[in-house]
Parts: sequence; structure tokens; C-alpha cells
Amino acid sequence: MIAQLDPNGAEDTRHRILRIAFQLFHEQGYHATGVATIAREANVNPGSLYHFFESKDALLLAVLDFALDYLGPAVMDPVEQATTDPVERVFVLLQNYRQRMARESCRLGCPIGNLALEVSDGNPAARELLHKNFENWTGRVERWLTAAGDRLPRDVDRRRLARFVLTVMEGGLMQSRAAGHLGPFDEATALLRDYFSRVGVSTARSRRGRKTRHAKGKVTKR
Amino acid sequence: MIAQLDPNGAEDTRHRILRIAFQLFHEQGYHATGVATIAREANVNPGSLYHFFESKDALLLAVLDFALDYLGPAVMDPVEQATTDPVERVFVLLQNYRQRMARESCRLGCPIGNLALEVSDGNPAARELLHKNFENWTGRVERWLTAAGDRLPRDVDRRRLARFVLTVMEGGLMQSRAAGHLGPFDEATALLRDYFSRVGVSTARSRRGRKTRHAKGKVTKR
DNA sequence: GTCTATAGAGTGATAGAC
DNA sequence: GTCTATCACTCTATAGAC
Repeated sequence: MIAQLDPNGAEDTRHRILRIAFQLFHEQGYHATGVATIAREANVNPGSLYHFFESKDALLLAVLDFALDYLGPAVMDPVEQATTDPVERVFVLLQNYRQRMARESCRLGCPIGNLALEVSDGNPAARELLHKNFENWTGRVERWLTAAGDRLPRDVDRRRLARFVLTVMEGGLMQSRAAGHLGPFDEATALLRDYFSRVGVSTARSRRGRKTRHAKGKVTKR
Repeated sequence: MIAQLDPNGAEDTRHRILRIAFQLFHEQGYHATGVATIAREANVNPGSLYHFFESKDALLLAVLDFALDYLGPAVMDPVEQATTDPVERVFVLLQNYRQRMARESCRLGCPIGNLALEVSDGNPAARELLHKNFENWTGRVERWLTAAGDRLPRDVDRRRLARFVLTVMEGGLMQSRAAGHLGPFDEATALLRDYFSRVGVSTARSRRGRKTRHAKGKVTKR
């Protein structure tokens, strides 16, 4: 990654454009965000923007590349600092997404997921980078699950389970945005936790000695 | 629903616009699709389009309303004709989505899901209709699960499980579009089936006497 | 209801001085 | 690298004859 701070700690212009573009694409989508708006919000002139990126399309690719580096410091590292329990990290991660959604009144959702549905079809290079972002995300979760060792049954495929976590999260975020409340997301994460339990993942909860009958508050009625 | 066919079986102009707009929004997204394109594809003049819909925004709402009626005949009814087994209907439904994705080389995805992520935030009326579309979908699946009677443990919340089916499907479609292949979608549906099995849903498979250890080819390694 | 024509704003992108 | 100015085009939406 190219340096983004000069010796005085000021942010690189190119980096500032990327950060703002990433944010605006997240808030408004790719097609709904004009180049002029990005330039204005980033305090640069349109001409300067086109000095760094030869087209809006090229900017999108750079943003998706930027997102690859953004994930760790902004999303995953805080989770690892919040808890050392590798299984619980999965659910702290989901709760952090929940907090963000709550803060935004169920708007925005996942920046990568949004772009995946908006620009994948007509843009192979973007599609590839979106895929890498997802793999980046699931790779990190997979490492947690692997670190959990024998707390997962040996025959559980860690990678598949990690991808399933992403599947459930994206599906839950989508429905919560349409619903306008966090109910669907909470339901989805509850059923995911139930699945973990039934698969035989020993969670912090179950290790605290609580009797797990898989059931309460998950797929089963209360 | 307003009549869409005249006595000669010709399609109503308004209905044709809605059908074409629904298709184009699905293929290209809302913002990427121009009103002029919709008019051209529907063989009407822009002026005529604005005779029926006072704005592009109003057209979107009408399309989302159109989708509510579209779901049954185009998506759900064929599933009910394909199998009478209420549990298997869930997985036939998922396989039908899979077939559509395969036919389109992992493009397009779910028309409602795409719009949910693109237009929910800035358009409360659209958000409400998108939510209704999801509820429409899950309501139908819930009816199947309810019809399955005691093949599901009594304490399983049918509605929650139906929403989870949608969650997994949307998450799987999203990742398959980014990946460019059906692997993620197939994985997601396999893990969903595994969850059904572990929850204690008796499927056509398990009723055929196959020994279910939940495991093979699902979350567990082969 | 349908047609042609076009307004007025906004779009992505470029030129060329500094 | 940054600035101003602007091009060529597309966008949504409208006017008004038929």
C-alpha cells in the first residue's frame, strides 16, 4: 500500500479521495454518487481527481482495493481487542455490525455487499475485487474458527462455516434495511448461534456451564 | 390488480411498462436504468410513460407493487406444482433460484434484494414495499413449513425459520455473484439443509430411510 | 392515450494555464 | 499537483399538437 501520510501526518490527497469515495458509495451507491460530489466532499477539484484516477470506473476499482486494507484496522482488529475468545469473536463481529446499523437507523448496511449487487454484473474487474473482499472477510473469521481448535468438532469445515457466517450476516442486513428495524438481523444472528450450538461448537456461553438445549430464543418458540 | 389484458389478449400499455421496468431494474439496477431506455424497450414514447407514471420514483413504487403479484405465478406456484412435499418445496425453491443464476452466468440475482440495497435508504415508500415483498416471500414459505405439521418439532418457530431461508438465500446469491460461480450459493443451501436436519425437520431424504448423521457434504468435511 | 420536441439540470471527462 | 473553465452528453421531466 502506498504511503498515505506525509511527515507532518497530513493525509495524502489520493487517500482522502479514496476514503471519501468509499464513504459516499456506501451511503448512496455507485451510480447515485457523482464524481463532482466526491471531489467537493474531498476538497479537491474535479481536475485533480482525474489526475489520480483516469475514470470513475478506475476510482471504483481503487476504492475496492482500498477496502481490502480498510477491513483489518476498521472492522476486524477492534473485535480481536474486544475479546480473545476465538468463537466469541464471531458474535462480537456481528454485534459490531449491529451497532453500526443501529447508529444509522438501519441504513447503509455493508459497503461491499451493496456494491456487490450494484456493479458485479457489468464489471469483471470490480467483481473480482468484491470477491477478494469477501474472501478477506471470511479468511479472518476462518482463522478464528481454526484457532478455536477442538472446541469445534474435528470434522467441521472451518472455511465453509466462516462463509456461512458472512451469508447469514449479509442476508440479515438486507432484510433489516428493508424492514427498517433490527428484528430480522437479530433473528438471523440468533439462528446462526443456534446452528453453532447444534453443530457442537462450544461457546463461551456453553462453557460457562449453562445448559444448552440449543433451543431458547433461537429457532424455537419461547 | 388492474386488468392487464384487453379482450384480444393484448397486453396493457401500463402493464408492459411495468414488466419491462421490472426487468431492466433487475438487470441493471435502478439508477443505472434511464427512463428513456425503459420507454424504448417497452415501445412507448417517454411522454406516454409519464402519462401513466408521474415520475421515475412513482414508477419504482408501481414496479415494487407489480412484484408483489408477480411472485406467486412466476416463482412460488411452479414450486408447488413441482412437488407436493411441503418441506421439499423449500429446497426446490432454492434450486429454482440456482437454475436462474446458472442460466444468467451468476448475474442478476434477486430483483427485490438488489433494489433493497440500492434504494431503501432514501425512499421510505419503496422501503416499505420492499419489506412487503420479503414478507410475501417468507409468508409463502412459512405456510409450507406449517403444512409440514409434525415433521417439524412442535417448538420450532415456522416464521423465523422461513425468514432464515430467505436470509441464507440472499446471502448466498450475493456471494455467488461476487465469486462468479455457484459455489457459495451451493454451500449456503447445503448448510441450510444441514441446519434443517439438526433442528429435527424430517425431510423427504431422511424419510426415504437414508441414515442422517447431519454431516456428509454439509458443514462437515468429506 | 400517443406523438414530437425540448427544456434545464446534472453527468463523466478534458484542456491548458499556473 | 492544483486550478478554472467547459465540452459533449445523458438525465428526468414537460409542453403542446394530434
